[in-house]
Amino acid sequence: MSGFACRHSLPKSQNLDLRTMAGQKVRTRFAPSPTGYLHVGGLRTALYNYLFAKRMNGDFVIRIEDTDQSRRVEDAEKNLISTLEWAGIIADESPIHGGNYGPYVQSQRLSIYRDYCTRLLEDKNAYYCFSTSEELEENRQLQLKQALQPKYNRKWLPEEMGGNMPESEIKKKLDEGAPYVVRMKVPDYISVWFEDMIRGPIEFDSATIDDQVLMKSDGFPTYHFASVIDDHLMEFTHIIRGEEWLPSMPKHLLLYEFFGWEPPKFAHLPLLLNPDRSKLSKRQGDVAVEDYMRKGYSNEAIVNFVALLGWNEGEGSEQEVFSMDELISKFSLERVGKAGAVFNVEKLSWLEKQYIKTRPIEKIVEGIKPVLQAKLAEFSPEMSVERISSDDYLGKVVELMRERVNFEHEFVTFSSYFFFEPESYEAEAVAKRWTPEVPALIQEFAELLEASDDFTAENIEAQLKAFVAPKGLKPAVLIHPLRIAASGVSFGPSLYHMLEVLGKEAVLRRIRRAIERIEAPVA
RNA sequence: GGCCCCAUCGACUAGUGGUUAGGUCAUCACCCUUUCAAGGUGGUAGCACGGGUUCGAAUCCCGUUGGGGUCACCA
Repeated sequence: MSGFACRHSLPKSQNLDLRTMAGQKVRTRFAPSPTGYLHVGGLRTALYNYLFAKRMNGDFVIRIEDTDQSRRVEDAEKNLISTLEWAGIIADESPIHGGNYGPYVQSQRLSIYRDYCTRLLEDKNAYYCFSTSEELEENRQLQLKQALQPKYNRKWLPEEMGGNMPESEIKKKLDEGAPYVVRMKVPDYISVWFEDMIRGPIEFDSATIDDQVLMKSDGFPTYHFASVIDDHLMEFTHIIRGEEWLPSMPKHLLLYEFFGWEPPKFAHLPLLLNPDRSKLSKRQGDVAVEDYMRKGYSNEAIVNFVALLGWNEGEGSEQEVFSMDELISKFSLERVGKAGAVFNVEKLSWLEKQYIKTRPIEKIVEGIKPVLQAKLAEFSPEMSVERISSDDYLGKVVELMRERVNFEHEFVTFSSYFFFEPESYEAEAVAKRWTPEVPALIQEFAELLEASDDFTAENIEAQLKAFVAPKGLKPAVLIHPLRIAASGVSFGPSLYHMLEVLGKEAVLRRIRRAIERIEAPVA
Protein backbone atom coordinates (compact mmCIF):
# COMPACT_ATOMS: atom_id res chain seq x y z
CA MET A 1 0.00 0.00 0.00
CA SER A 2 1.34 3.33 -0.99
CA GLY A 3 0.82 6.70 0.56
CA PHE A 4 1.08 7.45 4.17
CA ALA A 5 -0.80 6.14 7.07
CA CYS A 6 -1.74 8.93 9.31
CA ARG A 7 -1.76 7.68 12.84
CA HIS A 8 -2.35 9.83 15.83
CA SER A 9 -2.66 7.89 18.97
CA LEU A 10 -3.16 8.75 22.56
CA PRO A 11 -1.90 6.52 25.28
CA LYS A 12 -4.87 4.76 26.80
CA SER A 13 -4.73 5.96 30.33
CA GLN A 14 -7.01 5.54 33.29
CA ASN A 15 -6.59 9.19 33.99
CA LEU A 16 -6.60 10.63 30.56
CA ASP A 17 -8.17 13.86 31.74
CA LEU A 18 -5.90 14.39 34.62
CA ARG A 19 -2.67 13.74 32.86
CA THR A 20 -0.95 17.03 32.70
CA MET A 21 0.42 17.53 29.30
CA ALA A 22 4.10 18.16 29.74
CA GLY A 23 3.68 21.59 31.22
CA GLN A 24 1.19 22.63 28.61
CA LYS A 25 -1.78 24.60 29.82
CA VAL A 26 -5.10 23.09 28.84
CA ARG A 27 -7.05 25.23 26.39
CA THR A 28 -10.54 24.42 25.17
CA ARG A 29 -12.97 26.26 22.98
CA PHE A 30 -16.59 26.66 22.11
CA ALA A 31 -16.94 27.68 18.49
CA PRO A 32 -20.53 28.49 17.58
CA SER A 33 -21.71 30.03 14.38
CA PRO A 34 -23.71 33.18 14.99
CA THR A 35 -26.96 32.03 13.44
CA GLY A 36 -29.21 33.27 16.20
CA TYR A 37 -29.93 31.65 19.52
CA LEU A 38 -27.90 29.32 21.71
CA HIS A 39 -29.02 25.72 21.28
CA VAL A 40 -29.24 23.66 24.45
CA GLY A 41 -26.89 21.16 22.83
CA GLY A 42 -24.50 24.02 22.25
CA LEU A 43 -24.85 25.00 25.88
CA ARG A 44 -23.85 21.53 26.94
CA THR A 45 -20.89 21.49 24.59
CA ALA A 46 -19.80 24.86 25.91
CA LEU A 47 -20.35 23.69 29.46
CA TYR A 48 -18.25 20.55 29.07
CA ASN A 49 -15.49 22.55 27.45
CA TYR A 50 -15.67 25.04 30.27
CA LEU A 51 -15.80 22.42 33.02
CA PHE A 52 -12.93 20.49 31.56
CA ALA A 53 -10.78 23.59 31.15
CA LYS A 54 -11.52 24.84 34.64
CA ARG A 55 -11.01 21.43 36.16
CA MET A 56 -7.59 21.37 34.57
CA ASN A 57 -6.81 24.92 35.53
CA GLY A 58 -6.86 25.85 31.91
CA ASP A 59 -8.47 28.43 29.69
CA PHE A 60 -11.81 28.34 27.98
CA VAL A 61 -12.28 30.45 24.88
CA ILE A 62 -15.12 31.40 22.61
CA ARG A 63 -14.49 31.73 18.91
CA ILE A 64 -17.12 32.82 16.43
CA GLU A 65 -17.37 30.78 13.25
CA ASP A 66 -18.97 33.19 10.84
CA THR A 67 -17.51 31.96 7.58
CA ASP A 68 -20.94 31.70 6.06
CA GLN A 69 -21.90 35.26 5.33
CA SER A 70 -25.37 34.33 4.22
CA ARG A 71 -26.27 32.93 7.61
CA ARG A 72 -24.99 35.80 9.67
CA VAL A 73 -27.55 37.10 12.13
CA GLU A 74 -27.23 40.52 13.68
CA ASP A 75 -26.30 40.56 17.36
CA ALA A 76 -26.20 36.78 17.50
CA GLU A 77 -22.64 36.86 18.71
CA LYS A 78 -23.45 39.13 21.60
CA ASN A 79 -26.51 37.08 22.53
CA LEU A 80 -24.53 33.89 22.45
CA ILE A 81 -21.92 35.22 24.80
CA SER A 82 -24.38 36.84 27.16
CA THR A 83 -26.49 33.70 27.33
CA LEU A 84 -23.40 31.69 28.18
CA GLU A 85 -22.53 34.19 30.87
CA TRP A 86 -26.04 33.97 32.24
CA ALA A 87 -25.37 30.25 32.54
CA GLY A 88 -22.18 31.00 34.43
CA ILE A 89 -19.87 30.08 31.60
CA ILE A 90 -17.37 32.87 31.43
CA ALA A 91 -14.75 32.82 28.71
CA ASP A 92 -11.14 33.63 29.39
CA GLU A 93 -10.82 34.80 25.81
CA SER A 94 -13.53 35.78 23.34
CA PRO A 95 -14.41 38.46 20.82
CA ILE A 96 -15.56 40.70 23.62
CA HIS A 97 -13.10 39.69 26.30
CA GLY A 98 -10.13 39.78 23.97
CA GLY A 99 -7.02 37.68 24.48
CA ASN A 100 -3.62 36.92 23.03
CA TYR A 101 -4.78 34.66 20.26
CA GLY A 102 -7.22 36.98 18.48
CA PRO A 103 -9.03 37.93 16.50
CA TYR A 104 -11.66 35.51 17.76
CA VAL A 105 -14.01 36.04 14.87
CA GLN A 106 -13.19 34.06 11.77
CA SER A 107 -14.34 36.69 9.31
CA GLN A 108 -11.52 38.83 10.71
CA ARG A 109 -8.91 36.19 10.00
CA LEU A 110 -9.36 35.84 6.27
CA SER A 111 -5.78 36.67 5.33
CA ILE A 112 -4.53 33.96 7.65
CA TYR A 113 -6.59 31.34 5.89
CA ARG A 114 -5.46 32.62 2.51
CA ASP A 115 -1.84 32.25 3.48
CA TYR A 116 -2.28 28.71 4.68
CA CYS A 117 -4.27 27.90 1.59
CA THR A 118 -1.39 29.11 -0.58
CA ARG A 119 0.90 26.82 1.33
CA LEU A 120 -1.35 23.85 0.69
CA LEU A 121 -1.51 24.77 -2.97
CA GLU A 122 2.24 25.02 -3.21
CA ASP A 123 2.69 21.70 -1.45
CA LYS A 124 0.29 20.08 -3.90
CA ASN A 125 -2.06 19.13 -1.12
CA ALA A 126 -4.80 21.28 -2.58
CA TYR A 127 -5.92 22.40 -6.01
CA TYR A 128 -8.10 24.92 -7.77
CA CYS A 129 -11.50 23.76 -8.91
CA PHE A 130 -13.55 25.72 -11.43
CA SER A 131 -16.57 23.45 -11.57
CA THR A 132 -19.79 25.39 -11.24
CA SER A 133 -22.43 24.39 -8.76
CA GLU A 134 -24.62 23.32 -11.68
CA GLU A 135 -21.93 20.97 -12.89
CA LEU A 136 -21.45 19.58 -9.44
CA GLU A 137 -25.13 19.04 -9.01
CA GLU A 138 -25.36 17.31 -12.37
CA ASN A 139 -22.48 15.10 -11.41
CA ARG A 140 -24.07 14.29 -8.10
CA GLN A 141 -27.35 13.28 -9.75
CA LEU A 142 -25.51 11.09 -12.19
CA GLN A 143 -23.68 9.28 -9.44
CA LEU A 144 -26.83 8.91 -7.42
CA LYS A 145 -28.52 7.36 -10.41
CA GLN A 146 -25.74 4.84 -10.68
CA ALA A 147 -26.07 4.16 -6.95
CA LEU A 148 -22.64 5.57 -6.46
CA GLN A 149 -21.26 7.57 -3.62
CA PRO A 150 -21.79 11.26 -4.47
CA LYS A 151 -18.26 12.55 -4.69
CA TYR A 152 -16.42 15.24 -6.56
CA ASN A 153 -15.20 13.78 -9.85
CA ARG A 154 -11.82 15.49 -9.64
CA LYS A 155 -12.31 17.11 -12.99
CA TRP A 156 -9.91 19.89 -12.12
CA LEU A 157 -7.29 17.79 -10.40
CA PRO A 158 -4.05 18.80 -12.17
CA GLU A 159 -2.07 16.29 -14.15
CA GLU A 160 0.93 16.74 -11.94
CA MET A 161 -1.16 15.70 -8.96
CA GLY A 162 -2.42 12.60 -10.67
CA GLY A 163 -5.45 14.13 -12.35
CA ASN A 164 -6.40 14.87 -15.93
CA MET A 165 -6.36 18.63 -16.07
CA PRO A 166 -3.44 20.18 -17.91
CA GLU A 167 -1.68 22.93 -16.03
CA SER A 168 -2.26 25.28 -18.94
CA GLU A 169 -6.03 25.01 -18.60
CA ILE A 170 -5.86 25.86 -14.94
CA LYS A 171 -3.58 28.79 -15.61
CA LYS A 172 -5.90 30.04 -18.31
CA LYS A 173 -8.93 30.00 -15.99
CA LEU A 174 -6.95 31.72 -13.31
CA ASP A 175 -5.84 34.43 -15.71
CA GLU A 176 -9.39 34.90 -16.87
CA GLY A 177 -10.31 35.56 -13.29
CA ALA A 178 -12.85 32.76 -13.30
CA PRO A 179 -14.42 32.02 -9.92
CA TYR A 180 -12.94 29.01 -8.21
CA VAL A 181 -12.79 27.08 -5.01
CA VAL A 182 -9.80 25.35 -3.51
CA ARG A 183 -10.14 21.68 -2.68
CA MET A 184 -7.95 19.49 -0.56
CA LYS A 185 -6.45 16.50 -2.31
CA VAL A 186 -7.36 13.50 -0.24
CA PRO A 187 -4.83 10.71 -0.65
CA ASP A 188 -6.40 7.70 -2.28
CA TYR A 189 -5.99 4.64 -0.19
CA ILE A 190 -4.79 5.34 3.26
CA SER A 191 -6.14 4.72 6.63
CA VAL A 192 -6.78 7.62 8.93
CA TRP A 193 -6.88 6.74 12.55
CA PHE A 194 -7.20 8.51 15.85
CA GLU A 195 -8.20 7.84 19.39
CA ASP A 196 -11.26 9.63 20.63
CA MET A 197 -11.16 10.41 24.33
CA ILE A 198 -14.72 9.23 24.73
CA ARG A 199 -15.03 6.55 22.07
CA GLY A 200 -11.61 5.03 21.78
CA PRO A 201 -9.90 4.22 18.49
CA ILE A 202 -11.71 5.12 15.29
CA GLU A 203 -10.50 4.38 11.80
CA PHE A 204 -11.52 5.74 8.41
CA ASP A 205 -10.63 4.76 4.89
CA SER A 206 -9.57 7.76 2.82
CA ALA A 207 -11.29 6.32 -0.23
CA THR A 208 -14.61 7.30 1.27
CA ILE A 209 -13.58 10.90 1.83
CA ASP A 210 -14.41 13.60 -0.66
CA ASP A 211 -12.00 16.30 -1.82
CA GLN A 212 -13.37 18.81 0.61
CA VAL A 213 -13.66 22.45 -0.41
CA LEU A 214 -11.29 24.51 1.70
CA MET A 215 -11.75 27.97 0.26
CA LYS A 216 -15.10 29.02 -1.12
CA SER A 217 -15.45 31.15 -4.23
CA ASP A 218 -16.25 34.17 -2.09
CA GLY A 219 -12.79 33.96 -0.58
CA PHE A 220 -14.05 32.65 2.75
CA PRO A 221 -12.76 29.40 4.15
CA THR A 222 -15.08 26.52 4.91
CA TYR A 223 -15.61 25.44 8.48
CA HIS A 224 -13.27 22.50 8.11
CA PHE A 225 -10.37 24.59 6.96
CA ALA A 226 -10.82 27.56 9.26
CA SER A 227 -11.39 25.53 12.37
CA VAL A 228 -8.31 23.38 11.90
CA ILE A 229 -6.11 26.38 11.33
CA ASP A 230 -7.57 28.30 14.24
CA ASP A 231 -7.52 25.35 16.57
CA HIS A 232 -3.84 25.02 15.84
CA LEU A 233 -2.93 28.69 15.96
CA MET A 234 -4.95 29.26 19.11
CA GLU A 235 -3.13 26.31 20.65
CA PHE A 236 -6.10 24.33 21.86
CA THR A 237 -5.12 21.15 23.59
CA HIS A 238 -8.52 19.48 23.53
CA ILE A 239 -11.33 19.73 21.04
CA ILE A 240 -14.60 18.79 22.68
CA ARG A 241 -17.50 18.93 20.26
CA GLY A 242 -20.66 17.17 19.19
CA GLU A 243 -20.74 13.73 17.67
CA GLU A 244 -22.02 15.16 14.40
CA TRP A 245 -18.41 16.14 13.67
CA LEU A 246 -17.09 12.63 13.88
CA PRO A 247 -17.51 11.90 10.17
CA SER A 248 -15.37 14.89 9.24
CA MET A 249 -12.51 13.88 11.49
CA PRO A 250 -10.44 12.36 8.67
CA LYS A 251 -10.54 15.62 6.73
CA HIS A 252 -9.36 17.50 9.75
CA LEU A 253 -6.66 14.99 10.58
CA LEU A 254 -5.40 15.09 7.01
CA LEU A 255 -5.10 18.85 7.24
CA TYR A 256 -3.00 18.56 10.37
CA GLU A 257 -0.89 16.05 8.51
CA PHE A 258 -0.51 18.36 5.50
CA PHE A 259 0.71 21.16 7.70
CA GLY A 260 2.86 18.93 9.81
CA TRP A 261 1.04 19.95 12.94
CA GLU A 262 0.38 17.75 15.89
CA PRO A 263 -3.38 17.48 16.32
CA PRO A 264 -5.00 18.20 19.67
CA LYS A 265 -6.89 15.52 21.58
CA PHE A 266 -10.45 15.02 20.44
CA ALA A 267 -13.58 14.14 22.36
CA HIS A 268 -16.86 13.72 20.52
CA LEU A 269 -19.87 14.19 22.74
CA PRO A 270 -23.03 12.12 22.37
CA LEU A 271 -25.96 13.99 20.87
CA LEU A 272 -28.92 15.49 22.69
CA LEU A 273 -32.08 13.83 21.44
CA ASN A 274 -35.77 14.50 20.85
CA PRO A 275 -38.22 12.18 22.62
CA ASP A 276 -38.22 10.07 19.44
CA ARG A 277 -34.44 9.78 19.73
CA SER A 278 -33.61 11.86 16.67
CA LYS A 279 -31.17 14.74 16.97
CA LEU A 280 -32.71 17.44 19.15
CA SER A 281 -34.50 19.81 16.85
CA LYS A 282 -36.72 22.82 16.86
CA ARG A 283 -39.62 20.96 15.32
CA GLN A 284 -40.18 18.85 18.41
CA GLY A 285 -40.03 21.47 21.12
CA ASP A 286 -37.87 24.20 22.47
CA VAL A 287 -34.19 24.01 21.71
CA ALA A 288 -33.03 27.51 22.51
CA VAL A 289 -31.64 28.21 25.93
CA GLU A 290 -33.53 31.49 25.69
CA ASP A 291 -36.80 29.56 25.43
CA TYR A 292 -36.15 27.95 28.77
CA MET A 293 -35.03 31.21 30.31
CA ARG A 294 -38.27 32.76 29.18
CA LYS A 295 -40.27 29.98 30.76
CA GLY A 296 -38.63 30.73 34.05
CA TYR A 297 -36.03 28.03 34.40
CA SER A 298 -33.03 29.23 36.36
CA ASN A 299 -29.46 29.10 35.17
CA GLU A 300 -28.62 26.76 38.04
CA ALA A 301 -31.24 24.21 37.04
CA ILE A 302 -30.47 24.34 33.34
CA VAL A 303 -26.74 23.98 33.83
CA ASN A 304 -27.23 21.20 36.36
CA PHE A 305 -29.64 19.38 34.10
CA VAL A 306 -27.63 19.70 30.93
CA ALA A 307 -24.47 18.62 32.73
CA LEU A 308 -26.17 15.36 33.68
CA LEU A 309 -27.17 14.63 30.11
CA GLY A 310 -24.24 12.48 29.19
CA TRP A 311 -22.09 12.88 32.24
CA ASN A 312 -22.33 11.40 35.71
CA GLU A 313 -20.10 11.30 38.70
CA GLY A 314 -20.07 7.51 38.79
CA GLU A 315 -18.63 5.44 41.57
CA GLY A 316 -22.02 4.88 43.10
CA SER A 317 -22.75 8.57 43.55
CA GLU A 318 -26.41 9.34 44.01
CA GLN A 319 -26.12 13.08 43.93
CA GLU A 320 -28.48 14.84 41.56
CA VAL A 321 -28.03 18.47 42.46
CA PHE A 322 -24.71 20.02 41.55
CA SER A 323 -23.52 23.60 41.73
CA MET A 324 -21.21 24.91 39.06
CA ASP A 325 -18.28 24.68 41.48
CA GLU A 326 -19.06 21.08 42.24
CA LEU A 327 -19.30 20.32 38.56
CA ILE A 328 -15.93 21.89 37.98
CA SER A 329 -14.31 19.88 40.71
CA LYS A 330 -15.95 16.61 39.67
CA PHE A 331 -16.11 16.74 35.90
CA SER A 332 -14.07 14.39 33.79
CA LEU A 333 -14.28 13.33 30.18
CA GLU A 334 -13.87 9.72 31.18
CA ARG A 335 -17.26 9.86 32.82
CA VAL A 336 -18.98 11.11 29.69
CA GLY A 337 -21.16 8.43 28.12
CA LYS A 338 -21.24 7.39 24.48
CA ALA A 339 -24.96 7.11 23.84
CA GLY A 340 -27.26 10.00 23.00
CA ALA A 341 -29.48 11.40 25.73
CA VAL A 342 -33.10 12.46 25.46
CA PHE A 343 -33.76 15.97 26.67
CA ASN A 344 -36.35 15.24 29.31
CA VAL A 345 -38.09 18.42 30.46
CA GLU A 346 -39.78 16.74 33.41
CA LYS A 347 -36.53 16.20 35.16
CA LEU A 348 -35.48 19.76 34.42
CA SER A 349 -38.65 20.93 36.12
CA TRP A 350 -37.98 18.75 39.11
CA LEU A 351 -34.51 20.24 39.38
CA GLU A 352 -35.95 23.73 39.16
CA LYS A 353 -38.14 22.92 42.16
CA GLN A 354 -35.16 21.67 44.08
CA TYR A 355 -33.44 24.97 43.54
CA ILE A 356 -36.51 26.96 44.50
CA LYS A 357 -36.78 25.03 47.73
CA THR A 358 -33.22 25.76 48.74
CA ARG A 359 -32.61 29.19 47.28
CA PRO A 360 -32.13 31.83 49.97
CA ILE A 361 -35.34 33.76 50.57
CA GLU A 362 -33.65 37.13 50.10
CA LYS A 363 -32.52 36.06 46.69
CA ILE A 364 -36.00 35.05 45.63
CA VAL A 365 -37.43 38.27 47.01
CA GLU A 366 -34.90 40.23 45.06
CA GLY A 367 -35.89 38.34 41.93
CA ILE A 368 -39.63 38.76 42.18
CA LYS A 369 -39.76 42.29 43.51
CA PRO A 370 -39.49 44.13 40.19
CA VAL A 371 -42.18 41.98 38.60
CA LEU A 372 -44.42 42.45 41.56
CA GLN A 373 -43.93 46.18 41.71
CA ALA A 374 -44.88 46.50 38.08
CA LYS A 375 -48.03 44.60 38.82
CA LEU A 376 -48.83 46.66 41.88
CA ALA A 377 -48.54 49.77 39.79
CA GLU A 378 -50.95 48.39 37.28
CA PHE A 379 -53.65 47.14 39.62
CA SER A 380 -54.26 48.83 42.88
CA PRO A 381 -53.49 46.52 45.75
CA GLU A 382 -55.72 45.99 48.68
CA MET A 383 -53.11 46.72 51.30
CA SER A 384 -50.54 49.42 51.54
CA VAL A 385 -47.87 49.13 48.92
CA GLU A 386 -45.18 49.87 51.47
CA ARG A 387 -46.23 46.91 53.52
CA ILE A 388 -46.72 44.32 50.84
CA SER A 389 -43.64 45.19 48.87
CA SER A 390 -41.43 45.14 51.92
CA ASP A 391 -38.77 42.48 52.04
CA ASP A 392 -40.25 41.28 55.26
CA TYR A 393 -43.72 40.68 53.82
CA LEU A 394 -42.42 39.19 50.60
CA GLY A 395 -40.13 36.92 52.54
CA LYS A 396 -43.09 35.54 54.44
CA VAL A 397 -45.03 34.96 51.24
CA VAL A 398 -42.04 33.17 49.71
CA GLU A 399 -41.66 31.02 52.76
CA LEU A 400 -45.27 29.92 52.55
CA MET A 401 -45.29 29.39 48.81
CA ARG A 402 -41.88 27.97 47.94
CA GLU A 403 -42.96 24.36 48.18
CA ARG A 404 -45.96 24.84 45.94
CA VAL A 405 -44.40 26.78 43.15
CA ASN A 406 -42.70 25.49 40.02
CA PHE A 407 -41.00 28.67 38.91
CA GLU A 408 -39.96 31.86 40.57
CA HIS A 409 -42.45 33.85 38.54
CA GLU A 410 -45.22 31.80 40.07
CA PHE A 411 -44.53 33.49 43.37
CA VAL A 412 -46.23 36.46 41.81
CA THR A 413 -49.00 34.73 39.86
CA PHE A 414 -49.92 32.03 42.37
CA SER A 415 -49.69 34.39 45.28
CA SER A 416 -51.73 37.24 43.96
CA TYR A 417 -54.14 37.08 46.88
CA PHE A 418 -51.35 38.17 49.16
CA PHE A 419 -51.48 41.48 47.37
CA PHE A 420 -54.92 41.83 45.86
CA GLU A 421 -58.37 40.96 47.11
CA PRO A 422 -59.81 37.90 45.44
CA GLU A 423 -61.87 39.02 42.49
CA SER A 424 -63.83 35.83 42.29
CA TYR A 425 -64.26 32.62 44.17
CA GLU A 426 -63.45 29.27 42.73
CA ALA A 427 -66.84 27.85 41.80
CA GLU A 428 -66.09 24.23 42.50
CA ALA A 429 -64.73 24.95 45.94
CA VAL A 430 -67.66 27.17 46.79
CA ALA A 431 -70.11 24.50 45.71
CA LYS A 432 -68.40 21.95 47.85
CA ARG A 433 -67.51 23.96 50.95
CA TRP A 434 -69.74 26.99 51.22
CA THR A 435 -72.67 25.23 52.80
CA PRO A 436 -75.82 27.11 53.90
CA GLU A 437 -74.70 27.31 57.49
CA VAL A 438 -71.33 28.75 56.62
CA PRO A 439 -72.19 32.47 56.47
CA ALA A 440 -73.55 32.57 60.00
CA LEU A 441 -70.73 30.43 61.28
CA ILE A 442 -67.98 32.36 59.66
CA GLN A 443 -69.55 35.63 60.72
CA GLU A 444 -69.52 34.49 64.31
CA PHE A 445 -65.93 33.37 64.07
CA ALA A 446 -64.93 36.66 62.47
CA GLU A 447 -66.28 38.50 65.49
CA LEU A 448 -64.16 36.30 67.68
CA LEU A 449 -61.09 37.10 65.64
CA GLU A 450 -61.86 40.76 65.72
CA ALA A 451 -62.00 40.76 69.49
CA SER A 452 -58.62 39.06 69.75
CA ASP A 453 -55.31 40.89 69.76
CA ASP A 454 -53.21 37.89 68.98
CA PHE A 455 -53.41 37.30 65.26
CA THR A 456 -50.81 34.58 64.97
CA ALA A 457 -51.15 31.25 63.26
CA GLU A 458 -51.02 29.37 66.55
CA ASN A 459 -53.65 31.50 68.15
CA ILE A 460 -55.96 31.49 65.16
CA GLU A 461 -55.75 27.74 65.10
CA ALA A 462 -56.46 27.48 68.78
CA GLN A 463 -59.37 29.88 68.49
CA LEU A 464 -60.83 28.01 65.59
CA LYS A 465 -60.64 24.70 67.33
CA ALA A 466 -62.09 26.09 70.51
CA PHE A 467 -64.85 27.71 68.52
CA VAL A 468 -65.81 24.64 66.61
CA ALA A 469 -65.52 21.93 69.25
CA PRO A 470 -68.49 22.86 71.48
CA LYS A 471 -70.66 22.91 68.39
CA GLY A 472 -69.72 19.35 67.64
CA LEU A 473 -68.24 20.40 64.31
CA LYS A 474 -65.00 19.50 62.68
CA PRO A 475 -62.47 22.25 62.01
CA ALA A 476 -62.78 21.54 58.33
CA VAL A 477 -66.25 23.08 58.08
CA LEU A 478 -64.70 26.43 58.84
CA ILE A 479 -61.21 25.93 57.50
CA HIS A 480 -62.27 25.55 53.92
CA PRO A 481 -64.66 28.48 53.80
CA LEU A 482 -62.04 30.64 55.47
CA ARG A 483 -59.57 29.71 52.80
CA ILE A 484 -62.06 30.53 50.08
CA ALA A 485 -62.93 33.84 51.66
CA ALA A 486 -59.32 34.82 52.18
CA SER A 487 -57.79 33.62 48.93
CA GLY A 488 -60.60 32.81 46.54
CA VAL A 489 -59.01 29.50 45.66
CA SER A 490 -58.97 26.04 47.14
CA PHE A 491 -55.26 25.45 47.11
CA GLY A 492 -52.47 27.22 48.89
CA PRO A 493 -50.33 27.21 51.99
CA SER A 494 -51.28 26.39 55.50
CA LEU A 495 -54.45 28.35 56.25
CA TYR A 496 -53.42 29.68 59.64
CA HIS A 497 -50.09 30.94 58.42
CA MET A 498 -51.72 32.43 55.38
CA LEU A 499 -54.15 34.37 57.55
CA GLU A 500 -51.38 35.54 59.84
CA VAL A 501 -49.36 36.90 56.95
CA LEU A 502 -52.40 38.58 55.42
CA GLY A 503 -53.10 40.28 58.71
CA LYS A 504 -56.17 40.74 60.78
CA GLU A 505 -57.53 43.73 58.96
CA ALA A 506 -57.41 42.21 55.51
CA VAL A 507 -58.74 38.88 56.68
CA LEU A 508 -61.77 40.42 58.38
CA ARG A 509 -62.47 42.57 55.38
CA ARG A 510 -62.30 39.58 53.10
CA ILE A 511 -64.58 37.52 55.26
CA ARG A 512 -67.18 40.24 55.21
CA ARG A 513 -66.87 40.59 51.50
CA ALA A 514 -67.16 36.87 50.92
CA ILE A 515 -70.32 36.65 52.98
CA GLU A 516 -71.81 39.39 50.86
CA ARG A 517 -70.71 38.06 47.55
CA ILE A 518 -70.95 34.30 47.77
CA GLU A 519 -74.36 32.80 47.22
CA ALA A 520 -74.78 29.77 49.35
CA PRO A 521 -75.73 26.75 47.29
CA VAL A 522 -79.29 25.69 47.71
CA ALA A 523 -79.32 22.98 50.27
C1' G B 1 -27.45 3.51 0.03
C1' G B 2 -21.76 4.29 1.58
C1' C B 3 -19.05 5.59 5.89
C1' C B 4 -19.02 6.36 11.17
C1' C B 5 -21.13 6.10 16.10
C1' C B 6 -24.33 3.86 19.65
C1' A B 7 -27.45 -0.02 22.51
C1' U B 8 -29.27 -1.43 31.07
C1' C B 9 -36.49 0.25 33.55
C1' G B 10 -40.91 5.13 29.65
C1' A B 11 -36.51 9.10 30.54
C1' C B 12 -31.38 10.18 32.79
C1' U B 13 -28.06 6.66 34.49
C1' A B 14 -24.78 3.19 38.21
C1' G B 15 -22.55 -1.21 36.92
C1' U B 16 -15.99 -2.64 33.94
C1' G B 17 -16.59 -11.45 34.89
C1' G B 18 -19.70 -13.76 40.40
C1' U B 19 -25.00 -7.95 42.58
C1' U B 20 -31.87 -10.27 44.97
C1' A B 21 -29.01 -5.53 38.41
C1' G B 22 -28.62 0.14 42.35
C1' G B 23 -30.19 5.51 42.20
C1' U B 24 -33.00 9.84 40.17
C1' C B 25 -37.32 11.75 37.14
C1' A B 26 -42.02 10.11 35.66
C1' U B 27 -45.91 6.64 37.08
C1' C B 28 -49.01 3.68 40.74
C1' A B 29 -50.46 2.61 45.94
C1' C B 30 -50.37 3.81 50.92
C1' C B 31 -49.03 7.19 55.05
C1' C B 32 -49.04 12.33 56.74
C1' U B 33 -52.81 16.21 56.06
C1' U B 34 -57.57 21.84 56.39
C1' U B 35 -56.61 22.47 50.41
C1' C B 36 -52.47 22.31 47.11
C1' A B 37 -47.75 21.06 47.51
C1' A B 38 -43.73 19.09 50.09
C1' G B 39 -42.26 14.81 52.76
C1' G B 40 -42.25 9.43 54.13
C1' U B 41 -42.97 4.16 52.79
C1' G B 42 -43.70 0.64 49.21
C1' G B 43 -44.70 -1.07 44.11
C1' U B 44 -44.73 -1.61 38.60
C1' A B 45 -40.79 -1.40 35.14
C1' G B 46 -34.67 -2.72 32.27
C1' C B 47 -29.54 -5.66 30.51
C1' A B 48 -32.38 -5.78 21.98
C1' C B 49 -31.33 -10.77 19.83
C1' G B 50 -28.04 -14.91 18.47
C1' G B 51 -23.53 -17.16 18.81
C1' G B 52 -18.98 -17.72 21.15
C1' U B 53 -14.80 -17.09 25.37
C1' U B 54 -15.31 -18.64 30.56
C1' C B 55 -16.59 -22.73 36.07
C1' G B 56 -19.47 -18.16 35.61
C1' A B 57 -21.42 -13.01 31.60
C1' A B 58 -25.28 -6.68 31.60
C1' U B 59 -19.92 -6.64 31.71
C1' C B 60 -15.01 -9.61 26.88
C1' C B 61 -15.23 -11.15 21.24
C1' C B 62 -18.13 -11.89 16.66
C1' G B 63 -22.59 -11.45 14.09
C1' U B 64 -27.74 -9.86 13.62
C1' U B 65 -31.35 -6.37 14.60
C1' G B 66 -32.54 -1.63 15.95
C1' G B 67 -31.53 3.54 16.52
C1' G B 68 -28.68 7.81 15.37
C1' G B 69 -25.15 10.90 12.84
C1' U B 70 -22.93 12.20 8.29
C1' C B 71 -22.22 12.28 3.13
C1' A B 72 -22.74 21.05 0.61
C1' C B 73 -18.84 26.59 -1.97
C1' C B 74 -23.79 25.15 6.24
C1' A B 75 -21.60 24.96 10.51
